Amino acid sequence: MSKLEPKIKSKRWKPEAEAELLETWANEDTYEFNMDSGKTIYTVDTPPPYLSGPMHVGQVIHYTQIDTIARYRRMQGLEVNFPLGLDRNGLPVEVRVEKELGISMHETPRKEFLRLCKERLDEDEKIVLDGFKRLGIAFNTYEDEGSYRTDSPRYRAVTQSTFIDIWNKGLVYSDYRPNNWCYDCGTTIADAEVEYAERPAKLHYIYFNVEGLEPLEIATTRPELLCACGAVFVHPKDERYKSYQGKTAKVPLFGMEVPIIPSPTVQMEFGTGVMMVCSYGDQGDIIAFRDHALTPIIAVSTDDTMTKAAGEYAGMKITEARKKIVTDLKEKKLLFKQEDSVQRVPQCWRSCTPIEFVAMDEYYVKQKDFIEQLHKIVADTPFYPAFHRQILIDWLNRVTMDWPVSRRRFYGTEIPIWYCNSCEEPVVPELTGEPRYYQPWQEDPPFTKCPKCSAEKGFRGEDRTFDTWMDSSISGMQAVGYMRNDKLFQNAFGNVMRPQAKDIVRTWLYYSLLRTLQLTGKPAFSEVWVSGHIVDDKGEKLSKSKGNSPPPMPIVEKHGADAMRIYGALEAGLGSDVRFAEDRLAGVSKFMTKLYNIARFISMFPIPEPIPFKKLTTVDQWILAETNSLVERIVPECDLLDFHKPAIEIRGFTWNFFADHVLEMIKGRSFNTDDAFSKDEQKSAWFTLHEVLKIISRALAPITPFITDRIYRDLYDEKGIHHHSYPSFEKTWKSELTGHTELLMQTNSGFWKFKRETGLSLRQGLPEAYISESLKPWAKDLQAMHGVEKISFGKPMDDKFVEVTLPESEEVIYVLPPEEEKE
RNA sequence: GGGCCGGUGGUCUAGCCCGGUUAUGACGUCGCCUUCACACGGCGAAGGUCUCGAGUUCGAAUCUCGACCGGCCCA
Repeated sequence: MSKLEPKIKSKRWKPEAEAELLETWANEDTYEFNMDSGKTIYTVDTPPPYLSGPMHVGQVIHYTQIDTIARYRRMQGLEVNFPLGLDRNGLPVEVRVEKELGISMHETPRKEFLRLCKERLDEDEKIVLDGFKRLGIAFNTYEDEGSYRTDSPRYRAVTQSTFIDIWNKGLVYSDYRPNNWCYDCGTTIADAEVEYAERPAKLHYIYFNVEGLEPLEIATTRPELLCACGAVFVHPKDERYKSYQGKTAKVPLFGMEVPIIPSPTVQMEFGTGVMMVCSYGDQGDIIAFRDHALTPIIAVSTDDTMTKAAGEYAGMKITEARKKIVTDLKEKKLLFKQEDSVQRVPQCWRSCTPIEFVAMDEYYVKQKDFIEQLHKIVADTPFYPAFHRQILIDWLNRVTMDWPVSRRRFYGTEIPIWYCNSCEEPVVPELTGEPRYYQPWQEDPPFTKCPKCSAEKGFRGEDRTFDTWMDSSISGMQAVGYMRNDKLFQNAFGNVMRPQAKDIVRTWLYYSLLRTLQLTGKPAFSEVWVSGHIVDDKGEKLSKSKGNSPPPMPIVEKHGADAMRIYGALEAGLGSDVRFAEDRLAGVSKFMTKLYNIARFISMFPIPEPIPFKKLTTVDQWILAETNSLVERIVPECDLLDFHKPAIEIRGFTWNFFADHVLEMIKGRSFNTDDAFSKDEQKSAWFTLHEVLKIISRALAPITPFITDRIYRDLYDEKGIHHHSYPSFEKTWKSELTGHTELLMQTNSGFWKFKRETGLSLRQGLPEAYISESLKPWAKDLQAMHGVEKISFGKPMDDKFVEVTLPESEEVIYVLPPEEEKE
């Protein structure tokens, strides 16, 4: 036989090889979505990344994980609808444009400001798209057609139409009530957008005089709210203040008398155990005013200054007013102590500015009425992993107010309402035909008459926009053609998978379920996959501001997208955090080289015509049976959208079993240099090697799409691997030999150990050896593998044999050392 | 204050649900080996009181309770 040359030439799997494949892929339509294929449509509701500059390592890994799911489902024969989506609405771009260009939104013409934001987003978008492509994210297409952007007229038209729909259903109302107000963003925000941070704060101890009794000592961090004080609370069980209950206290500096009310909400241990209740220091104050029917006094206004209720402090910035009031209190000897403390401050999740509770007129979407139904939906929807369902349940349990959806910002979907100047009636457009995009701030109303007072002119457009969750919460609906493509919607809605990270469960996931329920009465998702965070080597969340987030693309270039992708699968279990460390990534990338060289080795041998399982040698049947059992183990895990264990299993099988034992063992038979084996036995080996390589490649294809595609194109199918189906369990691939696999591997170690300890090279032949009887079927291959001239079973009578104990086993083998050894 | 998750050799991880050999594998370290796929390799070695305490049990990394630590979320 002529010398066997590997078809695969390179000894290394290089990231540049991935770039080559990307060009090939760009000219193919492997991932195109065909709604008429007749296959079951499986929609992946891609988290549309918010465009805020380059991606970080966390996002990179996150999207490759989602892509792995999409690819897996596609290989299972589903018609995968995996659209590219980009979230472009909202505050951050506005804030960035303001900062970078040194302009203010409210002082820039609206049209101009929107143009600047859009330009900024278009730039960021290119970077993100390039990143996605490089990582091999298999969206159906990267073309505009088939992708969506939340700020496109088409998307916004649907957002507005869904709003008009729930408006018509009576689920929207306007109300004047205290709300979370962010000064930095200049807008109301929802509870879900509030996060809490620890900040140092001064605790001021102030006297409130009470007629006939000693003054009450009150500790507060917000003395500037004294002018809005509505009551003083003490705990009903607090003996110290029993005699004060029912009396009134005099608010220092401002002089009004406020009731002293017993309330169990007071923490007796905090400060002096007396609490002042002002409109509004926090959520608790709002509830206190409501429950005790106190009249709120608006102390702070929307521009961060004190209102006229603050008397001589009116017009001052809140922080200035606080200082001045503290000084004045000290002067009047009404403040007797100050101490440092740490406070949990509510702040805006986007700008990290502490929020204030300010009363404004805003639109609200009813959500409290839906909580019960949502509980049921959440209980019935499969969560992967199941334990992350709890995050959502906890959130449902604490929703107490409806959802404020109007925002005083520009770069968002406009609220489609016009107001009649004559009767103040808010009027929404009619819902007919194709969804239309409205810009009320610069457009005439699409109607001619006020439905209430019949006025025919004099309408003014609403100038506020929606909370961005109003539009991103229908991304899944958009993906299945809601309001745009009835046929697609009929076929695809109901089988939508939501992948996302755990930090936006209470926002994106919650609002998506709520909105879909309100619009269709049905659950939004057929399954929900919730991942952990990508954290740094210290376990802290990656963030640009902390400086613990290295730019990801150079890392991808260095180690390869496949290495990055399998790293994300190998490093952490389903739903847990991934600690990112580049040296570990480098370690993982070695597996790519290993796999490539396994393929390179196998590529030396011809691919024989298919051989029926029963016609293979018993050893080859055993190899396929072991491979089959790998498939049996991993498929159920993949179906739970968990690729962590499968990745570990496949790597372990490929490297520590297939390469180290199987390849070494049937190498001899595959080369068959001295014709020790029959042609059929040799062909059986060739067939088996290629068969296992194909199965391993397809099992890895969703995780490492590049290298596996290269292997398939070079060896098996020029159209690539991604048209093929995922390996499935073969009922007939069984072998009685699998019970001895462990012993076989230990026996191999025994030979290696013997040769090493006696200073023999691994190629060195041995005259004779005794091994376990149960390894008889492997005898011939073992002979070739270890170069043993004669293999016997059981125990030799001759004492020239050396007994070798097998590692991790009671078993032994007996080896006769070569003659030369004794000279 | 509450919830969720986690705590296994220097690092990461499997095993834990369903208690039972000498606790899995990888990275890193060390030693030997350039053997016709791979030195980004092969073969080995060292390295663990499975966070701590108590309980259940013949037997606990595994079950129960408590504590401590870390992370995230919420009040």
